[in-house]
Amino acid sequence: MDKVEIPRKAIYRISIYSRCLRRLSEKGIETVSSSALASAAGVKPAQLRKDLGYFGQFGTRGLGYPVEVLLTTFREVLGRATLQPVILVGAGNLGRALLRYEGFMKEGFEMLAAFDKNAKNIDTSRVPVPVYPDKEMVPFIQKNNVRMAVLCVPAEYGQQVANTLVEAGVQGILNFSPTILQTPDNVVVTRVDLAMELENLSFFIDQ
Amino acid sequence: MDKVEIPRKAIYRISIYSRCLRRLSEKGIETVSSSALASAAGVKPAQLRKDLGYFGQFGTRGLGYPVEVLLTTFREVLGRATLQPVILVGAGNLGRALLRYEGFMKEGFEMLAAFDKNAKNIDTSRVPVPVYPDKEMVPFIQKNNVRMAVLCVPAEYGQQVANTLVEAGVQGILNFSPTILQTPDNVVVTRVDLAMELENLSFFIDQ
DNA sequence: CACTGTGAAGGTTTTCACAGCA
DNA sequence: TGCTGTGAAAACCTTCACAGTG
Repeated sequence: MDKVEIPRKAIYRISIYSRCLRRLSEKGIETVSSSALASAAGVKPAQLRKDLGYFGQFGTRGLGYPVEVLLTTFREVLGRATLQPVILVGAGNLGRALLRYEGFMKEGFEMLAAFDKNAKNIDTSRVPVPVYPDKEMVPFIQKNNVRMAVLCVPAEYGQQVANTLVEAGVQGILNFSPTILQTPDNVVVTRVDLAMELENLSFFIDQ
Repeated sequence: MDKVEIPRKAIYRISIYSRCLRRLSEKGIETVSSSALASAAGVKPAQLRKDLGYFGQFGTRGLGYPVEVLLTTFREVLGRATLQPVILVGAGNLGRALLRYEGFMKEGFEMLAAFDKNAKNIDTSRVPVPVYPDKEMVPFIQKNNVRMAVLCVPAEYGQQVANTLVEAGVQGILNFSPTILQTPDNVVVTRVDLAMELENLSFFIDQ
């Protein structure tokens, strides 16, 4: 029972490696060395090898790693061997933009539907999924076994909606609302806060 | 010359503390203890105290911290005592959504303009800033002393546009393009990759 | 010979624990 | 007494350096 904990940050890097590998795969490249892949991903070769080490031994000494094998492994690691269903809550400006953003679909998640307090009055042009009133959210989650949600509601509703999501069975929340959510330990929340990212940049700039 | 390096992550937390303090300030609360503020921000009290310690001594033992003093200090720390000018490059779906998103403005950044390869054919309804063709970008940056840019161009143009930005004098890039940018050491890049965040969540979810 | 796999070293960040002060 | 400020300890993560191997 090897319970060597995998660093949280390593998981992020696995996503990056996946991207790079996909590009290599498209070009028909079959083998890649740790130094080549690392430099494409913007990390040190040793780091890449360590990261791979958490999941097994994939390389051939003197040669490198087989691109396809790594890709398959990573897909499994990232829980994306099968399409993950996702919903979005809060179809305001930001929410709708995310729905329209092809990036989600492309990367193998299935955005099933969006929910909004005010579903009827929403401009759904070029939004590729249905937008339902929030009342229908809980039954929908349960029926479709949804485990992940993207939260784009205004700050004042963030916690309340998060509670509802968690009760309905959601285990992962990508939180675009500028609130700190209090959730049980078994629920994972990732915050994406645009203003905060700017503030942070601003700190590291001279003058 | 106290060269105690401030952890990068501490700066993120300072942004969070600022948010919480602003709310306290609006409620007319004048003093807050480390444990109260920490729990609002979702961190441990000791962590908060350490973070504050990087910037000085603000508290009164037995009492807590003065809300307004902390707020002013943080504003200075985050380089937001004055309004920071920002531009956005790439006014596609995501770019336009970010432009429309009031969050940026509210938080004290000044989004001056957007630039796009194809500025003429862009739907600028409800976009509150002008969208110019990319040719005008470099002179604009220099004239307005722009130091920060939000990058929303497709992956294949990311590096090229970043190079142009850096040459023109930009020192901080908030990168929404799914590319790893290679930039000089004095330039700070923060990546926000929506698909990656979802993948990451997906890993931490059971089953 | 070129590259992987990995223990050990080094660095950074978080947490503890308690002295010190209003 | 209640809370801050902070060294020291612990946890965590990265990098080094080299043995091992196709």
